[in-house]
Amino acid sequence: MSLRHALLGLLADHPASGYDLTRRFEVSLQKYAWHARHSQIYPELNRLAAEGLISVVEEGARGRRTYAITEAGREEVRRWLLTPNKDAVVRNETVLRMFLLSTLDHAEIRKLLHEWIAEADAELERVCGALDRIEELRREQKDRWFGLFAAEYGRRSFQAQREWAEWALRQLDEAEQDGVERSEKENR
Amino acid sequence: MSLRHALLGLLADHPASGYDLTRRFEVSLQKYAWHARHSQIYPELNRLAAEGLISVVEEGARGRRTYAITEAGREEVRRWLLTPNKDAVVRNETVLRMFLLSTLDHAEIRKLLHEWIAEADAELERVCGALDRIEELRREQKDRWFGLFAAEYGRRSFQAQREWAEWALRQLDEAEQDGVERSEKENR
DNA sequence: CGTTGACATGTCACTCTCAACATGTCATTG
DNA sequence: CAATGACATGTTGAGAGTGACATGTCAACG
Repeated sequence: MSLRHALLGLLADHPASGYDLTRRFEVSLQKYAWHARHSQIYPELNRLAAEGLISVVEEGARGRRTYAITEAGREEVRRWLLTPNKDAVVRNETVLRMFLLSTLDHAEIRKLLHEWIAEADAELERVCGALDRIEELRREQKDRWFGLFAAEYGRRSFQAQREWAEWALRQLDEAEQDGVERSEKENR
Repeated sequence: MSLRHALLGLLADHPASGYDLTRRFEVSLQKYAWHARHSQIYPELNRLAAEGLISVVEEGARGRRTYAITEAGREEVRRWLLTPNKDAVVRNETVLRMFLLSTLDHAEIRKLLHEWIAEADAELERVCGALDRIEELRREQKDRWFGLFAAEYGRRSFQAQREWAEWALRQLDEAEQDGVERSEKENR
């Protein structure tokens, strides 16, 4: 049950509504940590509130409810973080595609690799923007690490993805160069 | 429904039984691409066989059934790979922990970072072993890419994870050094 | 020849997750 | 003042995924 810990963790940084949390999933967690939709988030918030791990601290317009983490909630996050899961769940559709890439032919592989490079570039831009904003915040508050670790991890991941795709393209180039040389030899 | 494509993809490399596939999930896909248990794999294989995407090519001892991918199955994998999913599912419990890391105190953060470095080292060793074995195979068969792309991706991911954790430790060092200097100034 | 452990497949009840449907509020703008 | 679109929360049926239980085979070893 990681969803509840993702929610508790976000609320540990600062209070937010279900709507805010859905946004934060979309812009930050979604792409490389944890994917969740509002239809899952709202019921889970209600459960967390019922269990006393979070509480409503403000009711605003349009039925908006702002939640804050409680002391019990903080303890739960702490407990979860300090209890490492030997076989943590990993599901990443993009990486799965990378895994199965070689079942395609060279032209198709190249096409996908170029798409991934473009995607990595787009994500890198996004993450670097986030890093700048976090850097800004940290001028005021030196010990505010929230977001920084995660964003830097994202940056390095997408950087690695990009470099991997470029490496794979070079591998294909070399293999094709090899092929050409061999057939030239045969034609002599 | 990525599980079926993971299975089809593995069978596209070479035929295997449910037991073999469970093993291959455990040793290769599990850690960075896709997580699945045998209780999910066996029923899915039966469904795939019923749909004609795979077929039993051998029945061995202990009820062992070896499956091979069919032409229809190959087409399905191809179709899936070439239809990129705009918002691909990503769930990674370890990365989620990294995201929420800053809710802990410095000593605890350091502890987790050291654990992740050790874990990354262990995975790196495993992946490098796999890469050596793949390299061996490729001496014979130059155009056999299966596994190579994936293993290299894994290697780069765990390398990035390790470097990130070291970076994070340095950040903490610097922050603490800063703190010490500031309190020394105050004491003058 | 009995025990152990890897090999091998399966089921089931339960929880998690998703896509689609549903409902309404408030601010802006033409 | 009507339309539009972002804000905001919810439900539900279906499918995905899990842990535990279940069952049996075969090879090796003492």
